[in-house]
Amino acid sequence: MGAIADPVRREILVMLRDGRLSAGEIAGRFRISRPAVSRHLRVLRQSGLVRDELVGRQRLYELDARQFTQLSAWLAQFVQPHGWEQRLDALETEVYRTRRRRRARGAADEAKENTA
Amino acid sequence: MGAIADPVRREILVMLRDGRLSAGEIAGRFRISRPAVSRHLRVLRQSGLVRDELVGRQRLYELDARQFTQLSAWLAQFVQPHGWEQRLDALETEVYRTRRRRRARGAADEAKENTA
DNA sequence: AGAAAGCGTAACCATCAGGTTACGCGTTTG
DNA sequence: CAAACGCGTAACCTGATGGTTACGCTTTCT
Repeated sequence: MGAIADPVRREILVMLRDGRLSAGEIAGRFRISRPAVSRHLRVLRQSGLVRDELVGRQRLYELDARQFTQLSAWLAQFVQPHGWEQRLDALETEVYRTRRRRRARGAADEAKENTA
Repeated sequence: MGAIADPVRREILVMLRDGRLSAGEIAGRFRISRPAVSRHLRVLRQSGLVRDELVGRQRLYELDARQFTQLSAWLAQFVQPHGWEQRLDALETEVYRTRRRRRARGAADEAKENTA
């Protein structure tokens, strides 16, 4: 879980949010050496936050949402004790709005996941 | 943000989930020395995850939900890209269930907070 | 096949973070 | 007022971690 503790790693995650990137592409956006980034990538890989795939001579990285979901779930137990109800109301509103937006266009997704 | 990276710190947070505790009480539940715990507490304090108050000769600690909410918000941006809709549905169910439960008894809370 | 690109790993350093013991300060208690 | 309790901080040691350069492997390009 300490994977998200490092600022470089967090930035990598943010980059990956917009889509998959090759190791070189990622490394190129930092001032630190490529091997350094490579190791950060390994940490992210081992922590399960990121998934990698070899394509030709380059390795592409992408986020693996499952781990994030789990983290969210863990954090949730601490958000409850306080203004729980307020937040639920806000969430309800958001859910409603998004569902409307979804119906407006057409939806096609893949399934399976937990509550959080 | 690296505050939640350490297992001892995480455990402290879990303890505090059930209510405020004194430094000694917390330290007593670990095998590591009291000063060590004391420093973990300082890290939690500085990261804003925990709030402390002096009562007599002992210092009581309690969770500060605000920071958790913020963390949740940060994590949320990574949970979306994937099975967004599924999760919303699950959330909607949870919201509904909890609101019912709330109505069943009576609710009294304090206000203000964001979406998370 | 040979050169170059794209990555990861190994070896090595410097820095940091966690743990321990020693110590000091404020608050109860007798 | 003195003794004891409850905590935090300082000083010190040690293991973990991030960064760098050197090197090796696999895939593409000519």
